[in-house]
Formats: sequence, structure tokens, C-alpha cells
Amino acid sequence: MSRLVKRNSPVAIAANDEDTPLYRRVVDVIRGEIASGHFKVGARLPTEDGLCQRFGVSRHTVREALRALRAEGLVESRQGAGTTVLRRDAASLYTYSVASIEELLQYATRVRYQVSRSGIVIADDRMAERLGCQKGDRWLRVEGFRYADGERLPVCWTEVFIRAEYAGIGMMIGRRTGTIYSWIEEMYGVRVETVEQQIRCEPMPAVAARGLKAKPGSTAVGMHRYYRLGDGTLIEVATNIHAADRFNYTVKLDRR
Amino acid sequence: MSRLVKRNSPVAIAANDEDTPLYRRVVDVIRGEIASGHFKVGARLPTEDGLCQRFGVSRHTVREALRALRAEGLVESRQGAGTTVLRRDAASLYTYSVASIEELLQYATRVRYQVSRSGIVIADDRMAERLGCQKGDRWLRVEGFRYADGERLPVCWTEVFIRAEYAGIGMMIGRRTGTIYSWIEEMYGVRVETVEQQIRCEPMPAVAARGLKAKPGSTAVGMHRYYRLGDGTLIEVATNIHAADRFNYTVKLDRR
DNA sequence: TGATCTTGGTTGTCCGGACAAATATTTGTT
DNA sequence: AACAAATATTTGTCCGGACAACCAAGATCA
Repeated sequence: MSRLVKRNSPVAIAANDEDTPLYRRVVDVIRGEIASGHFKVGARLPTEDGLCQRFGVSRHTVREALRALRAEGLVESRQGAGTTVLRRDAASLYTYSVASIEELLQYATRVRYQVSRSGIVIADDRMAERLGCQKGDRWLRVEGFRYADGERLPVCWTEVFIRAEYAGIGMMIGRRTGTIYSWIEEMYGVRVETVEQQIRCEPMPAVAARGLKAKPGSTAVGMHRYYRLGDGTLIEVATNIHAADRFNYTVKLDRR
Repeated sequence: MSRLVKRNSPVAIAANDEDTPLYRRVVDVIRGEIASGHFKVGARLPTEDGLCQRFGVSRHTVREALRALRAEGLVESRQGAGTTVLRRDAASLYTYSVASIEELLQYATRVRYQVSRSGIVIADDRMAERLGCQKGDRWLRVEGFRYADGERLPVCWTEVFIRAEYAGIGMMIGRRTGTIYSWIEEMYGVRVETVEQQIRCEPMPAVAARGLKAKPGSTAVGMHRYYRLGDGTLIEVATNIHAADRFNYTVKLDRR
């Protein structure tokens, strides 16, 4: 039996035991076949039982593999109906995805913030206008790049302003994963009530251009977020500048 | 034996069979105990074996529950070392919500759609790949520009594909206000279950460039939306191309 | 004391099986 | 041909067991 199974498999699983777990290898094979077009977008994957026979593994292993593929947003399973291919390529780490909690968490945990400069600044006219604050207000300014796990190029250049009252979280940046505003909430016992997010195109700033390997002044994508407390006071403003060719923002909406 | 187990459990699992799966109920109990401070942040959760005995379930069920808690970012497991509590509640991380789909997808109510071309097309290879459908499937394709109220320049160039079964709404486009997907829902009695939206940069297509007063091939912003029914079938794909210098996407998130 | 080794405990991987729940398909009926 | 019922298919849940990989802490040795 096992002989037949091996023979039928279009792509046999690497028998030479690497250290990678079985289900991982199954993931890699299926992912490759989706990418190559062997399993087309919209088409149905073989059933779990079919995959078991093909790879000669237990159903648990196949399900573990499918779970991983689902978490990547590549496929979707529905009880009774099977598993269908959603995308051809996994969203790379350059994509900012809100498609699912898992993907969002993946982004939040696998992206690191590397600070290149930080310090207290005092708002001048231009900045007061931009942040909607009084001239003379003091803010902690943190500048740096965000790096995805294995990637060579940074995901984006980042400039964050944090109202000086909450500057105590400054030392956490770059050392912990997670979001800045949640640290502020934790440390100071406040609650961010609204977040406003803007996405628009703007010229690539010189400071960002070097690291992002982009031409200064070329069109870049800016993502701006404004964090406010319940009384409307702005406590954090974050600006992310992305290289235009590596920007991808995905939102998936489930109506229920 | 089972009697002892039940007795030892600080919070017994609801025996009155709800429809919720076992592992879900385990998740709810543990999440509640983390939130209440019974398991403090930084402390170690009981071992999987311990949880098995306490809840009287198999290790598989416990692991499924822990996996869910990990996905929520509440706990973290390390092989050989156990599971520790990371946060007191995940609420602070991800529970921001948009007011409505309309806002998230930025449907402006006062925007006029001026159709410049429309007709049934048959999917070739490239299109089947893009829409994730069978080669030969028939779609209604509508192309045109969107104009804001009094503005001279169009907001964006738009290309919409609608599965031919629902092409009956074709004549409404440009004549009525509202959204295409809601017309389909109304007219055919179906329900759009998921909407996926992608924003990325791409070269300005020649057809769009003229009307948008932009250079062909210059970087433009593409907004792609995929509308799916509950069973996963794609029924509408909309592409909006914006001139980079006039694009602005704003979302306001409120905490519930 | 300090470093290495051993040992026990804990999570990760993998197998087998069984039934439930949801969906798809076929069959039967009108 | 159209609708309803029965059947088959497929994923979800849950159980049992076994071993591997990893970690922490105690034991041993220099």
C-alpha cells in the first residue's frame, strides 16, 4: 500500500529526515503547489483523507498543516464542504494585514522596531498644527525602522510622537513586542478611546529613503495614526512611511 | 475518580451541554480566571496534564484550548518550560471596531458613477487567475469614472466585474445611488458574507490616466475589493485606481 | 566554587480511532 | 422539471496513547 501511495504522489515528501517536523514539510509542499498553480485559486484542495493517503501521514498531521495554511490566509476550510484556495501567494511580511486576528498577531509579533533616534522635542508652530496641540508642548519623539523577521529591507520608516507625560514607556520601544499605546494604557492606567488612521501618498523623506532603498522625493505611502483618550486629548501620533512597491494593506470584513 | 476531579476543580466546567464545543468552554474558564487575577500575569498556568485532570478532558482538548488562548495573545507556551500568562485581557489589543462597513470601505454617498464601457466578458486564463474562477466563466464588466459632487476631476477610475448570474443589476449602475453589492443582495435575495479590501500601489493604467490627468505608468493607488457569499463564491470584484496625489483613506476606530 | 552531567517534568509532534455537524449529492416523488 | 427526503462526503470535535525535544534544577565532579 505504502508503495502505491508513494508512487501516486505528484510531489513526494522529502524522506531524508530533516529536522523540520512532518506537518511543516506538508505545508511547504502544498504551499509550493499553490504557488506554482498546480492548485489554482478558487479550486478545491484534496480532502484531508486524500492528503493523508498521498503523504502517508495521519489525519492529525494533515490537519495541522492545513491549519498553518489557513493561518497564512492561503486557504479556507468549511465544515462539510472542503478546503479551497484563496490566494496564490502568502501575504509577505511587508503587507499590513487585518484579515484575521492570527495574521495581525503575526505582524505584531514578528516585526521589530529598531530605534535610530529618540528624545524630547518642543512643539513649534508647524508641529503644533500637525499634532493639534499647543505650541510649546513637550513630546517624546522616536524615530526608526521596522524590520520583519528574516527580511533584509525594513518594512517601513517610523516616526512616533508620544506626549511627554507618558514618555516613561520610551525604554520599552524596541525591546518588547506589542503596541505602544497598550504599554501606555498599562503603565499609566489610561484608556485610548479612539484611533484615527489615514493612508495617503506623500514624497519619500530623505531620512527614510536611505534605509528603505528608495529615491528621496519619490512617491511613498504614509500611514498616520492618531491615538486619543476619551476626552479627546491626543497622546500618540505615529507615522509609517512605506516604499510604494512594497506596501500592501489588507482588511477582511466578516458580516455577521 | 471522576467525582474527585470534579470536586477539585475551582471552577467546574458547565456540564449542562450547551452547543459550544468542549475546548471552547475550557477557553472561557481559563480566560475568565486570567481576567479575574486568579492566574496572574507572568505566572505559570497549570501543566497540560494538570488541566486535563482538572477539567476531565483529553490532552488534545486542553491543547486546543491553549492554542486559542495563544492566538488571542493571552498566554505563551515554551516547549519544556510550560505556559505563562502574558496579558490580563486581550481586549486592550484588538477590539477596535469601525462604525460601519460603509465607513471602512469608504463609500461616499454623493459620488456619481459615470460608465464609459460595459459588457459581458468571458474569462480567459489571466482573468480566471485574477478572479479565482473557471476559465470560460461569464462576467459583466463595467468601466468608468467616479465623480465627487461638484468636482471637475474624477475621484478615481473604476473597473467592476460582476458574475453574470447577477448581471441584472447592470442597468442600475450610474443611475442609482448606493452600492452594487446591496443591489445584488436586494434583487437576488443573497447575502454578501465577506468583503476583502486591498490597498496597494501600482502603475497607472493608460485608460485611467487620461481622465485622472495623471501620467501613464506613474505610481497610482489601487483599491481592490472582493465580495463573497457565505459559501465562498466570488460575486463581485471592484478595482479603483486613484491618482496618488489625491488619494486619502481615513478610518476612525472606536473602542467598544 | 564553578562547570558539567543527569534526571525528571513539560510541551511538541505523530499515530490510531470514533462520532458529530455541516454540506453536497443522489434518489424519489409529485 | 421542481421540490423533498435520504444518502454520501467532508470537516470539526474528542478520546486514547507514544515518543521526541526541550528546559530547569539538582547531583556530581573537577
